[in-house]
Amino acid sequence: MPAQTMEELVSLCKRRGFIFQSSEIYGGLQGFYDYGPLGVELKNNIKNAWWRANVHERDDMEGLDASIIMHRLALRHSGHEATFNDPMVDNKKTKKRYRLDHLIKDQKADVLAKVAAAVNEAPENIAAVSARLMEQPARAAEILVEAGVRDAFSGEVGEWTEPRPFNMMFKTSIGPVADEDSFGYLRPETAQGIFVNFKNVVDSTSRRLPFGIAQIGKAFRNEITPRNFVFRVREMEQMEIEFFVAPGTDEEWHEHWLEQRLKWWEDQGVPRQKIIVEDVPADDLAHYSKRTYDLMYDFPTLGHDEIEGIANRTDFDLGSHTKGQAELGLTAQVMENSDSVAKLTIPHPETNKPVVPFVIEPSAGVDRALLAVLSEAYHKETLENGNERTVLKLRPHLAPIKVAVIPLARNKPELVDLARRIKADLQRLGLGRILLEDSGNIGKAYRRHDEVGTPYCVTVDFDTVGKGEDASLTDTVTIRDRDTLAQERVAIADLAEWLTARLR
RNA sequence: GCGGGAGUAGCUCAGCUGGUAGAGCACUACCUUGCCAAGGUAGAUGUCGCGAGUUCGAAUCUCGUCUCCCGCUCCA
Repeated sequence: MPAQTMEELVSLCKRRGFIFQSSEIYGGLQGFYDYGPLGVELKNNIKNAWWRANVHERDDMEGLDASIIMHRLALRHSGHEATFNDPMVDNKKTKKRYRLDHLIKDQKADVLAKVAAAVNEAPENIAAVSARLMEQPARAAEILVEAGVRDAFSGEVGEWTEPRPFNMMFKTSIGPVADEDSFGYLRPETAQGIFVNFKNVVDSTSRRLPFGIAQIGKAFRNEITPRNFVFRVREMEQMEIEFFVAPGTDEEWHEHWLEQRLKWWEDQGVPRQKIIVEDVPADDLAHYSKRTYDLMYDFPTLGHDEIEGIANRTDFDLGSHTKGQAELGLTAQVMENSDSVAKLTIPHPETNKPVVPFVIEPSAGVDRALLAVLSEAYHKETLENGNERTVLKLRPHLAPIKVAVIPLARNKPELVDLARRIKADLQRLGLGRILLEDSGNIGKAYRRHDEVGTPYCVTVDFDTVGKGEDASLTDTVTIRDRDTLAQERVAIADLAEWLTARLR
């Protein structure tokens, strides 16, 4: 049975070196986590599995690794500067907090009219009313009270605070001298690094539609409430594909990617039955999306929550970043762009006319993937002798340690030396991390490795070095299987083949 | 940001109405012909989350702060 609570996962992660709180010795930093010795192996394995499936094994994909700090104009035209900046107001009486525009929109018509009139805007233009209020925050608080803006929670007129802007993007100054004008943003999604490189990739690879660009990398968001371990964090890692298709073929490609991605999750040990595919309702869609499927994994404690979003971003992004928008017949409503110097078009596969492609975006969180993989792999089992063991039944390609080589007695140099040589030989196969385990006794070593998901333990005993009772076992070792506990005697000469067949 | 709960050894926790910190497990070294957290001997371990205050004296009382958990709010 998979993990029942998030707590037991958090505890295992810390105890065995998967994930630590960031800057812990200084009191910790909310919403940031560090990956430990085993965490980094697991994380790398997940990223490699994704890269292999989506880049190397496809013929229609290119890879990319763009910079994290981006030009402020890139994130203005992407729409993030505006939408990542929601003003919020608090009601001092009820202690509730609302987005200013949501609060105004939910008022009765006469109240809304009063607020709008106070800032000389039309009541139906909520965004403009909100923007006017933000120009004079102190007065805004008075306007809200005077107009009788009610708190839906209490039904009464609230004691409203000044609306304050909440900046969701991390800003940083560029260059050694902090200057008002020389700042950039840490990207809030890796996607924008792909869009601004669209022309570079097309020009350097001669790609034609349909094709995709894949990228794995960090992204940063000033979440208001980082919570739930690595589920909602301010620094995260994404695995994103922007798949470019001819307008009109976008809907079938959207279905294609939904299917591909569910298959991938299954290969990582996250079964379909544990994932709900949510067709995101229109009013919850992001500013760029026409339709989005959210893959909701059934996390312990949290319940169903998003591990991947597969969005149809239409021609919004390339349309936003391109010059000469007017003559391109864009379907998405985009901000006028007089800053970009490039026309982001590609020949239409049938007409050969320049066209701004549509984009299907499968976007998964590495940290969330790791959490989902861990909770599926986590098992507590009662053994035949009544003892309990914790075991991570990770798929072998994801296991942080592939093989532990264990000398049966650690004070016998001939056993330890041979174990060390076997370790070094296996390491050269490139299967991943092989560990020489010479602490504690054999039983403890097995349990330790169960707990971190090591698929195989190789034990060197006295028979191996010809000092046992059975001479026919010389130059053979015991391989112990994590899941079945079964042991098999294998010649050292056959070890590489035996393990490669099962771990690759 | 609000309300509630919590923070003592690597882990789980004890520590009363203030008197200078403890258990189990884990860990380290050595021994063990030993295969599923086995046994023996020896050993190390804490700014009691952090900072102030009260006090002769604070893990214990007060305040502030950080972090974690739960519920709101928010989540492009």
